[in-house]
Amino acid sequence: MTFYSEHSKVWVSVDCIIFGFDESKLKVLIGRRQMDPGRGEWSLYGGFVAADESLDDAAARTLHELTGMENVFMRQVGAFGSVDRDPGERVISIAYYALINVKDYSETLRKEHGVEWVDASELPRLYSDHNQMVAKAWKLMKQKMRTEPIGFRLLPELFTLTQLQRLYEAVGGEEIDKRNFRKRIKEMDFIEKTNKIDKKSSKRGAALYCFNHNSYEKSPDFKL
Amino acid sequence: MTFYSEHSKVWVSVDCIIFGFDESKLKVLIGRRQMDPGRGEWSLYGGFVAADESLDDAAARTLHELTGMENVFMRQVGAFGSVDRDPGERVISIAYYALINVKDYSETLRKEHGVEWVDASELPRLYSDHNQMVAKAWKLMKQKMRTEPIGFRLLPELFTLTQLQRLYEAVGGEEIDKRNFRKRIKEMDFIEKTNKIDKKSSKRGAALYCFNHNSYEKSPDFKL
DNA sequence: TCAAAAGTGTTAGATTTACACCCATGA
DNA sequence: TCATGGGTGTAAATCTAACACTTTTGA
Repeated sequence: MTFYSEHSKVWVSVDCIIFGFDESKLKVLIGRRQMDPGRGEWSLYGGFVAADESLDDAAARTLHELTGMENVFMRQVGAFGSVDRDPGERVISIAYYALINVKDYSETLRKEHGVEWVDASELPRLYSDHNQMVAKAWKLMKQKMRTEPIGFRLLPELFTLTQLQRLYEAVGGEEIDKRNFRKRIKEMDFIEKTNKIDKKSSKRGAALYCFNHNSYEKSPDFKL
Repeated sequence: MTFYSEHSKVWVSVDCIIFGFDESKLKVLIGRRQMDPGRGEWSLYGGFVAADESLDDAAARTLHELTGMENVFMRQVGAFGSVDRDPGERVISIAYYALINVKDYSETLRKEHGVEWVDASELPRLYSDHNQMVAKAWKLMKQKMRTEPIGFRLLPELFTLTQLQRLYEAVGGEEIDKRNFRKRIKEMDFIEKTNKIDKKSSKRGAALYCFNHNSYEKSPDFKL
């Protein structure tokens, strides 16, 4: 009998804010709750933390459950613990955000789980405190995206500078000057121009770039 | 019988990183653990989250328990949840940092609880993951201090510009140019010069300033 | 031939940094 | 009288922001 037992235990869950990007819009993966309480309401995807797994592991497992994806970039958003945040029982939840490339997520799997990509800026009212979670996740992600090259996780391996710019505009919520943007990109040697051309988005065709991890590790100076 | 019961519950605690400032050093309040596991090790002050209180409330209550203080500025640092972070049982902990004025904390009370102010930059090895908690708390606090006028919570009501500068130097970890610092302060009308003079720190005496909350609310432009 | 997106430099203004001396006073 | 911390301005360098036209090509 230790001092622990004087205190009460609570359920702990993780909720995932899964961000994607679709040409010009930041997206979040949400679905209709399949269980009570709150059945039918829009909600983030989440799960309970098991006794033998860390919070980070629980978040990764939950994401994997939904998407089949591994080694996804995830960061903790914070703990949400109002007493009545879950209408059923006392559950505190640790929110995590994840960045994935929409195209890497099988449409079949997505439909099976009944989740949808919704514009981050036009989210419906979500279950419990999930809107707050998204807001905080977005804010943190935006901050981190200025100083670390994590945005590439939302893009295909090869991307055009316009795509990259649209991504930063979508996340930052404001337009960016094309020439100033490209000037800054050119200074970062780890964003490499390939000899491939994207012909889908324009008649003229746009050069495709890629992010070189090794090169970044050597001189990690990122600012956008 | 709901779906909750299939899952296991865990203990949830809060740990407080209580920051203070002592003329030129950022301080953290730590003490020797009074209970097993880890009895005798240096540790942050913490407590368990009760069934009927929010995480924020638990943090405020824990801080109050130790200091008798209320309405203290506190912010969540994040959730720490490695499986074996607590050697006794599975406990996840939510860290919070608090900013207090060292002089507002009764020395008597401090000694009663057996806690001490230790230089944040020279902390000993702490129990479990508490060093990580402090590191993250410091980082977050530093960030927030650049864009929000929270530093004043660590200073007396009236302070000299040198004290303020030392505070920013201690938190930021690097020296600041006196003239540039004062130039920026002068632009912020909510940092008001009083007609009082501090004679303790110099023969000549230094003007005492105060932070005017109302004035700040009217035009909140803070950057340091 | 024209619509649509790609690509490219320069300049003015704002911000940031570096820097050194006189002042007032108590010991 | 001198040691100590208080108080003050300017100039160079850097960074940021604004801005418009030419190119390519598929329809």
